[in-house]
Amino acid sequence: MLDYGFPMSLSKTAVKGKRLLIDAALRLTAATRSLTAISLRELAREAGLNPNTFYRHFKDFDDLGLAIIEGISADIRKPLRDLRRQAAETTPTHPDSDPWQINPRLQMKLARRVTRITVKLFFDYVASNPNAFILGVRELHGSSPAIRGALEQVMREFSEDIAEDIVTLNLLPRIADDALGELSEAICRDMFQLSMDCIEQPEERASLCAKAERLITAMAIGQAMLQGHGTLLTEAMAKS
Amino acid sequence: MLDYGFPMSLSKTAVKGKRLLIDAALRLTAATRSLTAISLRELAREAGLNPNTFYRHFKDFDDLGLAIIEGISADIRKPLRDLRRQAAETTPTHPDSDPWQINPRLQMKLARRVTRITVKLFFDYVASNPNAFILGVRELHGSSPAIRGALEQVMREFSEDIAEDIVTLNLLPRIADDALGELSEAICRDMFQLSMDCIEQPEERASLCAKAERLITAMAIGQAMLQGHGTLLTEAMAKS
DNA sequence: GGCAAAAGTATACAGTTGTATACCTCAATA
DNA sequence: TATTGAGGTATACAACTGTATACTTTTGCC
Repeated sequence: MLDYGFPMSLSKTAVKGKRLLIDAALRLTAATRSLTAISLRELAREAGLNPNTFYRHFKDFDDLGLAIIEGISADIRKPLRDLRRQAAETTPTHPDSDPWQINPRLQMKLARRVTRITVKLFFDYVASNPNAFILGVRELHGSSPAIRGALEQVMREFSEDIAEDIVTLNLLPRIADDALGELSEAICRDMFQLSMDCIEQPEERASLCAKAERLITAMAIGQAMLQGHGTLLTEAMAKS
Repeated sequence: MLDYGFPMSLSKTAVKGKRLLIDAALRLTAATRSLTAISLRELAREAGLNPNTFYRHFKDFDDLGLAIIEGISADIRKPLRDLRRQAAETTPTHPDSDPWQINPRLQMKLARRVTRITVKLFFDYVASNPNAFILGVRELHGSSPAIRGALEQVMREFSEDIAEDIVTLNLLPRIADDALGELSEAICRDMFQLSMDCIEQPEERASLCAKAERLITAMAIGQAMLQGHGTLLTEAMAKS
């Protein structure tokens, strides 16, 4: 679950209000409106607090939104980072030579496995924090420039993590930096969009994972094709 | 520009209020909030009307949102349909044989041209109706189920149009229906997302078109690769 | 244990909201 | 031409809003 970095165990009521307000905001945005459509009194009511208590913790609604996003951002990168490290350990590294040139079919298989695991981990995380993702996707093109900016940075960081994974784990033959950037950006964008489907139809999660996997694979292979890896990829994908 | 199907010329004041309200709503949502965050009085003020006049035209805010979406939907499909007809006329048709088997490099060139023209047309339309697209993308994952449903249908229709284009204009070698559906859905999703970038940075429209083009091409080629068209595509993309 | 700061509450007030009721205006049509 | 109904307005009211001021409780710390 989300951890906003507050020392919950130190005291019984310390900064509990902050958390109450954040949780109330997530509940209200998920069930009904956008952040800007929530009234301060309504939020306080949902949190079981006096309206004025809000000001003890936040300057305004933007401030609240930023606090929420900060929590998500820190929280989503960690498990994916761990996964990357784990994947890197079980993946044989060829420091000097390009493994795609040596054994394209094996490398394709490895890449697909990493994709599958990453996608599953991501959607698992989405499923355990649905409200945060609803708020995120909703406010990404929302009304507050401050919040939009913060979310754009989260997406940028996420996208950069993807790009780094592709390179360090050799998920693709070498492609230009521009192409890599556009690819990871597109993957990131589509994953966040698909997270909404994941929340709306939780029972379809398995098939959604498969779909996302195919989509990502197609985008990656397509970009590699555009970079002139046609024969290599054809060999990598040939049936035994 | 948008045409909501009202006979403007029949009388001086007939149903003008409806249009005033719709335009005011677009102005307010684009500049500031989501639909649900707008108050009825604020909307009436922006439209220069009495608050109660709203009820003469709409049951509630959902009703207003649906009216707006209906206008967009009808309006966006037509130019793309025209473009398709035009492209079909200038494209040589091979009724019996698969042109990809006959001349893959030519067919790839044709497909890229259609993509380029379609992308440009789409972003031109976005640029001339920015507010409608902002509202659309914002409410796609917004609070009102009715509006969300309507927008999902718009996206579905748009996606089906794309799929039909791919088939009738032979933009890709034959692929399975599932793959075709997922591909056109992803293209549709990404185009709408990129439309926000187009609005936020109008000066970057040219480079955004190029980026969208590359993205679509990569997704399409990737899907075709997954369907086993490796050697065909490698030949199609080989440098002369 | 005492104390200052932080967290939370109570009351108050002016401005805004949705909407009900009643009234006005005018264009179409019978 | 009389009527009728749609589009638009005026006024009113209770409910709710953000926030200012002043108060109480809880907490961490010396």
